[in-house]
Amino acid sequence: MAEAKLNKFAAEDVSLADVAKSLGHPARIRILKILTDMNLCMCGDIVDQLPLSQATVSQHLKELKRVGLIKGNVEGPKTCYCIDNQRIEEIRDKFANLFSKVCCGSACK
Amino acid sequence: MAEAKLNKFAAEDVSLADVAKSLGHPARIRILKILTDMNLCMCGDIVDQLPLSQATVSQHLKELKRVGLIKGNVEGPKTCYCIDNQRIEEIRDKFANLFSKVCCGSACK
DNA sequence: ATCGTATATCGTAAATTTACGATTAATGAT
DNA sequence: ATCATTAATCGTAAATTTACGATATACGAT
Repeated sequence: MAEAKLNKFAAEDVSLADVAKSLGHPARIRILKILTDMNLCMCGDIVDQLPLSQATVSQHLKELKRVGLIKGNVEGPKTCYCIDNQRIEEIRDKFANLFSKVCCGSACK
Repeated sequence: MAEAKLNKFAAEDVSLADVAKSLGHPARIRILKILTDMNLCMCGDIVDQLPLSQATVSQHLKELKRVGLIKGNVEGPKTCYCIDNQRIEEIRDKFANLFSKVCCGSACK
């Protein structure tokens, strides 16, 4: 952004927006789905399933790791990635809560 | 992005990512919360509650409207905004579904 | 008809994101 | 020790996002 005004927002809103932003790319949605289905897998397997270069996928993985949605641990020359279930549940609840108050038909016609 | 490779991803992933991205700014999270609490309110009321210029807030409102999270209808010189409940429920379900398969403790140690 | 208010849009600058080739680092195999 | 493989990081270009002042638009009031 032109100027960082994030300090003028509630920390809660900043952190939820941060997670939402990290979900804001189809490659990262796809990675989450792959990891959910496979339970855990090598970086290379993920690269194979995406229409992006290894460098770009690595960048997306880094972003998902940054917000804590996934974990990765190095196993020799390979890296094994998986969903961080505890964190995902936390985030699931935050989104559910954001949407929860909505219920009874919209106010606008 | 440098090149638009979005066509190489599933439409479903692209559209969920699109919504996530629209939630990826604290001002827009805040706007949703304000509209949820107030049920419906004038554009000006929202501007007053955000540390951003009128032009910038208008831009954020436009983005939320684009993905369908909110509706706005013009009433004379004013515009009245509100949550689009039906759409929000739809989106709530999509996120819930994305996170739902996750449940039983992460695979990585 | 003119004026004031409310909001959208335009133009634009700065920051950030996305993508990729090239390089580096780290390990296992020979 | 050398080589092949895997993945992270660097450097960088292009696209997008964010922000705001200025302007345009649309309406109600006078």
